[in-house]
Amino acid sequence: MQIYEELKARGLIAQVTDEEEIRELVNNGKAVFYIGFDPTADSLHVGHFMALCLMKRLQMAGNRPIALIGGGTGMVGDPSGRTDMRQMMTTETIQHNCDCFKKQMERFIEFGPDKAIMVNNAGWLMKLNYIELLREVGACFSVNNMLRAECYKQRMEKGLSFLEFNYMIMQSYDFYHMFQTLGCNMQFGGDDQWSNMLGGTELIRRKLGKDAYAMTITLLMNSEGKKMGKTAKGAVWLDPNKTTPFEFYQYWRNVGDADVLKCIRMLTFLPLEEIDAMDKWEGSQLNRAKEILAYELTKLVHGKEEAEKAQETARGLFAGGGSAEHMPSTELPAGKFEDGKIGAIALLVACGLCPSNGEARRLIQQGGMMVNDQKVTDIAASFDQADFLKEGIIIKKGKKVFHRAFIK
RNA sequence: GGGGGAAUUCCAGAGCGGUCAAAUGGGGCAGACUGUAAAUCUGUUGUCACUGACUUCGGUGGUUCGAAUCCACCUUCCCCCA
Repeated sequence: MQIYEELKARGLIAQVTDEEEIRELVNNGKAVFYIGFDPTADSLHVGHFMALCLMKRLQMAGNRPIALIGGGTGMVGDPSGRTDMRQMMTTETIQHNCDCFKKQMERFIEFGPDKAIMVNNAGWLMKLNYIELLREVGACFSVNNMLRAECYKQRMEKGLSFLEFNYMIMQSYDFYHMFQTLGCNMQFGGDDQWSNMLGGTELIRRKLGKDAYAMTITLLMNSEGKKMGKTAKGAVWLDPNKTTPFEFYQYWRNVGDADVLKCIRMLTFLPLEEIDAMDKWEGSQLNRAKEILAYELTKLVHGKEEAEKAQETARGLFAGGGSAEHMPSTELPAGKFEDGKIGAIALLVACGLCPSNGEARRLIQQGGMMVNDQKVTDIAASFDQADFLKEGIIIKKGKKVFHRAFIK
């Protein structure tokens, strides 16, 4: 099976400008493609991860990837799929985020001569002259068409600033620029980027009379139509300091039944035959599939060792008997103890399991706190400092949140 | 440039002088049921020293015994006309 067919079978392809041409280029390793990443945070998240996987897949098939870091476009802010304007970021934040992105990407993709290229669009966008740009590029865009674009539609009700309106032009210019300087003939991106990407192919056609191609990756949605990779606390990050490998593992271990196979197909590198075999699984058997999904992804993102630790920890906690060594933990400073004891409420707050005393109190009253497998029923309960030595104690909040607290 | 409207707790959205820590829904958290799933049901959801006190309703002042509610100014946003 060739790469294009594989991508299709995995359900990764959402929209393409010219299927025949793209298939031809990609399958023969003739594509020089780019994917842009705007530095909106100091870590990549699951959405970016999909794009990186796609890069890797295509690179393995002999194509050349360009990872574009949006140091310039980040200054503008993409309005696609948003109902409000992004917070404007300072130049320093953008620079910091770019650096973080770069480090993380290097773990997935091989960069170097004849391998993948990494560029930052700040390099050319920041130098643009307004009037020149308007005459050269602005003349090629129809405002009428732009206003019809899907990515701005949502903003028509709430308001769209001129700053953001220009985002499409910046992104189009990127493609145009790299088409000429790097021979980049294809752009990939999330499906929400479709209209921005078409802007680029259109610009190339008008300015240079040449064809360039665009393809979007299916957005990872759960069966309820919500974007995956988000939790109540925010995105699922790839940075182990922001989302620990254990939490990362747990996120995937807990996806809904209806979504497991789709995730495995889209996100892992397991052979399709193997995945098709799993397709027949149902009911509690799917738990096995979820374990595979969680393990595979953790392995890709954090390495084999971390994946095994996370799996071992999860199995231990939920099935009983395993090691608790790798679960999230907190070292309690001696100051938290009074007369060698710490109260249950204070303990929950100190570990970050509850944001306030009130919430901690409620949790205990509702029977949601366990310490070393003993339910805590009294909000006035306290624990001896000595119990926290060595392994410490294991606190369980609700059914799924485990935390170890210890002192040195 | 002219006219009109709006800003409420995580979100949406009621409240329009005291009975408001503020209806209702969503989300979150917890409990029951389960397969670490979904659905369902129940409780809970400002802070603290929690049968009590304190701080909240865009901002700043003012009226009043008393303001989320009335007035003035400011800020932001939306709509209509140009």
